[in-house]
Amino acid sequence: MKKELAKTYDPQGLEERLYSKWEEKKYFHAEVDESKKPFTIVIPPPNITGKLHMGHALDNTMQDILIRYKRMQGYNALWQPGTDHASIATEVKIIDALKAEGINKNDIGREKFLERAWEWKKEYGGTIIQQLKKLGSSCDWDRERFTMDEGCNKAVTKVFLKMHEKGYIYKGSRIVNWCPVCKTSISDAEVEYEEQAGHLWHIKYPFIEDDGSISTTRFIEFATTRPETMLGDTAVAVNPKDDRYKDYIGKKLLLPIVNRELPIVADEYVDMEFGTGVVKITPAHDPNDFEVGKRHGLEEINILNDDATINKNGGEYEGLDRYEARERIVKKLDEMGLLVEIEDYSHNVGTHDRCHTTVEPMIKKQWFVKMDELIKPAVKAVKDGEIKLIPPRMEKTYFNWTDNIRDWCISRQLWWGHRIPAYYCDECGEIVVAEEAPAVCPKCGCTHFTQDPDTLDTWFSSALWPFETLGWPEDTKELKYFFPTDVLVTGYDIIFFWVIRMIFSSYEQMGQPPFKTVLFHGLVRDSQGRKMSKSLGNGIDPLDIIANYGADALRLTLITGNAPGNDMRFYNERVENSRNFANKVWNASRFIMMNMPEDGKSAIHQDAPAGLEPVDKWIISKLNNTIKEVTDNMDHFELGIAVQKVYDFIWDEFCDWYIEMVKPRLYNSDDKASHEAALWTLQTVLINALKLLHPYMPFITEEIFCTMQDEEESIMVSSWPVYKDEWNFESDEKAIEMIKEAVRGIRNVRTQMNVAPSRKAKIFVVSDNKEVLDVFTTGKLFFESLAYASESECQSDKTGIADDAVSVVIPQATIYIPFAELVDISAEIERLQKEKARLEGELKRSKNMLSNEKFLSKAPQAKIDEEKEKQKNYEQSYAQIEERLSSLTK
RNA sequence: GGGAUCAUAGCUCAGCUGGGAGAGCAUCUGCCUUACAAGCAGGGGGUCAUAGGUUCGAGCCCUAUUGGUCCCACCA
Repeated sequence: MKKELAKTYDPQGLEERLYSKWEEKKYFHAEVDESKKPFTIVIPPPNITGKLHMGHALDNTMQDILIRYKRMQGYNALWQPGTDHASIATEVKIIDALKAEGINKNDIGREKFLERAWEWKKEYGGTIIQQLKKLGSSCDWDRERFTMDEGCNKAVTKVFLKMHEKGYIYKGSRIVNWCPVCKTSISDAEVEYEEQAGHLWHIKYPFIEDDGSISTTRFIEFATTRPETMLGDTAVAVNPKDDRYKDYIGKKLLLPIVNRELPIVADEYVDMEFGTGVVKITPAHDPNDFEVGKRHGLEEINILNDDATINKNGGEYEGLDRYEARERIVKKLDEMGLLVEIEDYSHNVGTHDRCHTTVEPMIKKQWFVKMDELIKPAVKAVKDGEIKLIPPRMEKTYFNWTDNIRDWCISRQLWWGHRIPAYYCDECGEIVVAEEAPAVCPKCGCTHFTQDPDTLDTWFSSALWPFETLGWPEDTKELKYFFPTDVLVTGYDIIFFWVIRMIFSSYEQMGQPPFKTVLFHGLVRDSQGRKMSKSLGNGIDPLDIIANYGADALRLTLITGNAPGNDMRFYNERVENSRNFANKVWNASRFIMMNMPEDGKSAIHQDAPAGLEPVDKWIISKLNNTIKEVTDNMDHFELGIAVQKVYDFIWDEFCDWYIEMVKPRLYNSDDKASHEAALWTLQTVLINALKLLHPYMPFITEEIFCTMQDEEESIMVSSWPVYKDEWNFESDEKAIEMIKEAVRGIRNVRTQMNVAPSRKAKIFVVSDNKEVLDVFTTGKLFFESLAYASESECQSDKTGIADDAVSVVIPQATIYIPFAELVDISAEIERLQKEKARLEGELKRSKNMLSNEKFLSKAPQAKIDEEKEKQKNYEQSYAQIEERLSSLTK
């Protein structure tokens, strides 16, 4: 019994069913197999807090395309999946959940908190994985990993210990970015600068005269955007080259309110041009001032608590919020006559990228990774091309970061994450970095230790992702076989957070790159080009799109017309077009299957029948070229271009021309050889086209592939089409293109003359070239039907053709359609004259080129020949038109 | 302040190493032709931001200018 496709294309009905089948059959699973070449992609692990958004959809579609493509090419393709614990994002979620119950995280303590977090992870952490499956992602789910699973924990500890031993990880007091809401330090990369309207407060501090008295007349003036930090001022700085202040260097000022004595120091850091050329120095709350303070041995006075309220060093302001303190201090200074001016001022303020709280630079004891040495191999790898970035311009962004690298603050004052493997002796404070708490203190011999309460930056573990997921630090066969991975697919927005850190970590731990190529994509924006965001409410849920149009349509939309690294806009009209294409593929397949013999089994698996006609060879040849080009584009990661070519081939060439051309042969089974040749070609081309399309639209291609062949065997494990020399039919291609041109010309004039399709006319093809006439004779059957002809006649001259026939000129022939009463001779003349003028223009251009000696001497021969060929065609057409005109105007 | 990137049809975007400008949507005309109206056939619409330059030849390479987007740094 012949299987049939459902009458209408319904993605919901088939996608889930097929995905289950793939999973059951273990098609996604890859085992080490030395007889095959590996191809590995490691997924950018989505956060366990995540919900699938368009960015994920794009990212994972691209990876799935590459993996499916390589799998079909015979590679042992592994797409290694997993999720990220997302320390701060998850911790915030848990805190919120607790808050709803009226619980503070400190109330329940670390242990209970972590229990809650693990429960949460168990319940929701897999959500995004289920969503990725809806998209069709062919990840090896048997190998799913988590950044806080046992193996990853081991990897993290090992790396920490190793790097600590080598001196790459150190603990130090540094200025860090402090988030007063999350109450943790954050890395530089997590700080987002926002332009904010603020003020510049111009303030003056009085001099302390040599006799120790406070001057009432001599002041030094400067400006600040954060007046409250004056509580922590320990100096005022000027530029040593600044003549205005030369004599003041070394003098003393009085810090009002606090009544602290401040030295005036000279430091190159001060810009003489800005403001008054004087800067107040607050070493504990400004990174630059911190450096100045170090150079001049200034005291560092921390004035803030962890929640950004003023601490005991702030005297009467203790306990006030930073902004409230600011107001009060300004007011007080004003009362004291020390406030000179308040200027409106717009400046960049650092905020936490998670909660958008204004970060406060603070001195904290934190763990850092020393970057200067580690970064070197990572720079070299990209410079030498060992790691390729696509598009190449991303290299500039990459080097911009590596050239200005700063030490990486890796400790976070959070509970959810990898706890830092450092232990402090309760007695003497000795720090021991080890896998476990030591039994005895190496310094004082006591036995009580407390582990560092901090956890590591989320990116510390994700930096190890490409090798820890393959089993490192164990020496697994997977690691040997699948590592280094081949391609990393990710957004350019994550290059600093993740890509660079994976690269230097891999060189440090593995001595190898983590991947050979990084394929970047851009952001998916809304129809107006805005970032999709929760607060704007303009996000489009990929799951809604899948529900309405199908995952295939979503995937196609995300890839079409998108170049690497470029942002794209997403809107429903584009998805509709993708869905329409899916429908087209569906119906064309249905049509082909309707015409298949009853016994179901098709001719697909047989060799080409002997009776292939020029049309068949034409489409086979077109397919062959498409295979070649698409493969080439995919090898160069030009996914958007590749899929466009498949789309055009299927819709424009195969559906709109070939299927129409073979219909007469299908409906007539008298000529068995011809009938079978047509069927064979239809099926062969369709199957191959489906294969080319499969990486992009896995579901629909699978459904058709299996139904048509009445087989369970999946298209995803079928072989990728290859270009074959014996499928190259150049002369047939030319012949059919000529017929197409004639058909287009005929349809065109018919439309212009408003001739109804039902009105058939006889057509004469006139040419003095026998081969040309043969082409039209051979293609008679479909030519007549496509050109709405009642019959056609091929002849070498105009014998028997009415003078008032409409004519269509193609380079090697003139086609006459005698419409008798329908033809308006004057309109026909006008039409021909227009065509003549166009040809004159072309001829002129062509002649200019070919008479240009420099062109002839410098251009490649192929180009010159091509141009000569064109000129010949123009000349022929021109002559034919002239002849037509002269006979009409006679 | 440094850097990147973009400017192509009414809209959104492709255009790979330079060799006569493309798609989708929108629009206009005609078609319910037995795979598909989620369709078919045909049409209109672009001095490829501006000004120079290199070249036989520039949307593509170089320089400058204008306008937009983004990244980095952060000057108090």
